[in-house]
Amino acid sequence: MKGSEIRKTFLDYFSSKGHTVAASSSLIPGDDPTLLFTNAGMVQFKSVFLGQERRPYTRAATSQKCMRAGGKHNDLENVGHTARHHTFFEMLGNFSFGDYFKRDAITYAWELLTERFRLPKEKLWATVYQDDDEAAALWVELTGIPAERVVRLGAKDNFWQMGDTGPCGPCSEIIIDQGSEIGCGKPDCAVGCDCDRYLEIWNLVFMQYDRDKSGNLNPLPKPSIDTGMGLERLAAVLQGKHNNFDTDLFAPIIEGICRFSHKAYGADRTTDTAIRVIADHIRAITFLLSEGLTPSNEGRGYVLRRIIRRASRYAKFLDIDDPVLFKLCDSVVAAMSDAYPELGDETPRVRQMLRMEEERFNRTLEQGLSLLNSVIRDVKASQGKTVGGEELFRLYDTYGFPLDIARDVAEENGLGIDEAGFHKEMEIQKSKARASWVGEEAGAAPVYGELLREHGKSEFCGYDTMESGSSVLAIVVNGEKVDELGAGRQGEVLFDITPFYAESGGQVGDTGELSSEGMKAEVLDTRKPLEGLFLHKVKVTKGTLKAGTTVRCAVDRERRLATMRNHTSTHLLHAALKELLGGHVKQAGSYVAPDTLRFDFTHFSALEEKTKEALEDAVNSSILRNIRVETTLQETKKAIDSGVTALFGEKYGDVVRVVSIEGVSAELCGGTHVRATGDIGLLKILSEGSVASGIRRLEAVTGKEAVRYYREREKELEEITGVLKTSESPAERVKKLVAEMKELERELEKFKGRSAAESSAAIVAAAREIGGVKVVSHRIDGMDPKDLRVLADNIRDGLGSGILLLASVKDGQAAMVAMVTKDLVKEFSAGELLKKVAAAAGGRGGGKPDLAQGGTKEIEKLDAALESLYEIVAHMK
RNA sequence: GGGCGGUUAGCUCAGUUGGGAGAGCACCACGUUCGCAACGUGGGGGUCGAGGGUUCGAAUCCCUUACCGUCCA
Repeated sequence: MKGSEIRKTFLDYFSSKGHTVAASSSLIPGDDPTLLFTNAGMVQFKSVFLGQERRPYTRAATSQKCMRAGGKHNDLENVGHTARHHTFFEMLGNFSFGDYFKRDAITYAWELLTERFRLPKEKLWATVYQDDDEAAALWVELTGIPAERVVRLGAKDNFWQMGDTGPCGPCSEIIIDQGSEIGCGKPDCAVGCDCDRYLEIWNLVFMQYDRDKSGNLNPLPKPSIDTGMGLERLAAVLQGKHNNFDTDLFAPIIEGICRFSHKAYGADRTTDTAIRVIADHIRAITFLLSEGLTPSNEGRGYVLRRIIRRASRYAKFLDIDDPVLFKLCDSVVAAMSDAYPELGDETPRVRQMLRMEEERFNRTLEQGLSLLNSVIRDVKASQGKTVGGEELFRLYDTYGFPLDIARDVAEENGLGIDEAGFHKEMEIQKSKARASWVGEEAGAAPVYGELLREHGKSEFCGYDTMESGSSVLAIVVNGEKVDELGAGRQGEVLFDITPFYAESGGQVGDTGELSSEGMKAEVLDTRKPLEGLFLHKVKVTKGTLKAGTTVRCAVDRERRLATMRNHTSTHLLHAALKELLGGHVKQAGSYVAPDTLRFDFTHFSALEEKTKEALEDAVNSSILRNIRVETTLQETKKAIDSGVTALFGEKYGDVVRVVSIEGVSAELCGGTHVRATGDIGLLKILSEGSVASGIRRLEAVTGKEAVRYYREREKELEEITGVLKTSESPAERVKKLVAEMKELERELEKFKGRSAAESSAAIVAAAREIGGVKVVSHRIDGMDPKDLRVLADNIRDGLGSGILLLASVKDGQAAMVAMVTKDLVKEFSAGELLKKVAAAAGGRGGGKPDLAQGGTKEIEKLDAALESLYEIVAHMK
């Protein structure tokens, strides 16, 4: 059975059992910063299990894209070397949200495996949690499986939990015995052994408890089911393969790799490993890039970068030195775009980004290679036999040069490497990073959860009004609830209803004022530490703010209106960018404040000047048309199906707010907007630049800020015109002035040279002869150090052979230059002479034997110091 | 979040106890040539990432900061 048929059979089966087939969610869980990537089918249902979110169905089935690389489940290093590990894989799962439980879960799983997939019953085993008598009995009762093939295992294998607290429960795995010829062959090999003989194919989680802070297990009112079965693994079993990479899911990809590398799969163990690594990684890379992730040096982007570099490294092992991965991603798209149509749309961008990253890596390698070669030269020069661990680690740490390549290069030069030393350095670095991480989680977070449970979500009335009368539900200071807040003090305030917009979607939080009889307070910022929990950072200026009282809330109107102009403008910009640059443009972040707006988007290259102008024109023409901005509430699925712009990785509830500008833009957005585009007035783009590779940032101003910007520029121009006293264009005038200045500078240099030559003659003539050496010490004021040097050059040439010292007072400070002609540098050092003279003048100086510079601030001592040179030279003679 | 490395001419980079801002390529002019390449001579081009400090003097040392690279989390 082909992989695509397995996927379809699974989903069709559960659909026939009343399950809603949900689409795979993004690999990038946008709302969960604790999770690097979606690593299981239940991730998109997490908040449903926790009871925070409702869905219109109680049973669901998915084929979910998953990543396991980085974070807790890090299989990266194993991939390619084993038959089962993947970075990217697909997880088939069925879910019950308080609907059916153990009985149906077991029945479905058994029926699907044995009747649809026709796995031999006699080879199937089941494991249950050691205390789960219920499940053990159900297996025997429902499937007829002999009791001795139901194995009880401990918490490590068969008890599942999401975190230290929260929903959890026992789980049960279905295992297939692949026969004694597969696996470790040890006499004690049994279910639970790590080898491949007893292969786990499906894990059923029975979510039935809620673990509280003290570790007690409290029964959930509505127990749920969460199951997961790896598609690649099941395909291997059903296709009679003992390695996931030998299934039809990977065949076209491996074929592509063989074509580019001119290597045959199955011919050699080491090249096979390389081929599998690339096959696995290119799937992960293609999916991650297509979801809008860009390689970077931290977080998720860093994991992506490492996967790309690892794949690139293995491609080089197959003797492919030029970028090749970007070509291979086509085979992934061809193999997978039926199940994941979004892949096809993104192909051009994916190819381009991947190619850029491969080229970047090649540059890194070149740089590292030249450094390594110089290290190897040193080692050889000192008769060493190995490249030191510290050096290797520096190469790896600072320049990203992989250890295995360093090893190869060292071996080519007949040297070994100190791998233990390398790992020791690595451990030092790791413990340092961990040490600095401690103390991060010590926030005041618990109180927020408590407030939300106690008071529920705040009502936001700020879409329609900027004022309200609200009850003060709670006041928090430093993570503790307090009853009141006196004048001069700051705290966070929770209301039942609020007109203040809390920072979200890039739009900054509102500020404003609170007032009641005898009390006034400033609202400094508004934020939402948890969804629905609006907290107002306030400073009481008069009287006392008390919990339980009613206050009048007033948003700073001007500030909010300016923010609204900017927010609506980002939508116009987004739409115009898509129109002008193409569909690959995706929002990658935004910042909407009253005075400015920033909009980040995915694009490969800088915008041309004329593109920026076209962009401004497009937005401003939408503004001139004064189109109504309408907000409606729609069902999420309907809205997205109708083509409304949604952001990658964002998770939306069932009902979403759609902000539409007729004929221009429609976006999911929770922000506040102007009533019609004409309210914006004017938009001016201030700058465009790069934020990260593949991401560009636009900064712009609107409304009054835009007017202010133009006015300032105008004033500046007027000022320039005034200073230039010209009626012609200031730019032309300035060009002329600059040209004239250059000419004058040139003439001045010439003149200085000539006058230096003239005055040098007089100074040369004043040279005294001391012991057969011509010595000159002279003061000539008003020259800067550079001119002094030119003069000294002249005098030196005039002397032919001798010692000279010049000093010049300018701006209350004396500069000195000493020179000794080449024929005398063995006897006299300009540096030494100048040090003595400068010291005599209360200053300092130094330099080379033939040239030295110095100075002093004590001008009154200068003449005597200059005179002392003759004595110093006489003394040395 | 924590390290380490980098930022100097349009490009690639050198710059050694702090003491003349440089090379190669590219560009312009002239020469050589039937012409081109090559070559020769001359020339233009620099806020040494930014800000502060130390110093008679900072590309160079110290602090802050921005950006790029890289590793760890």
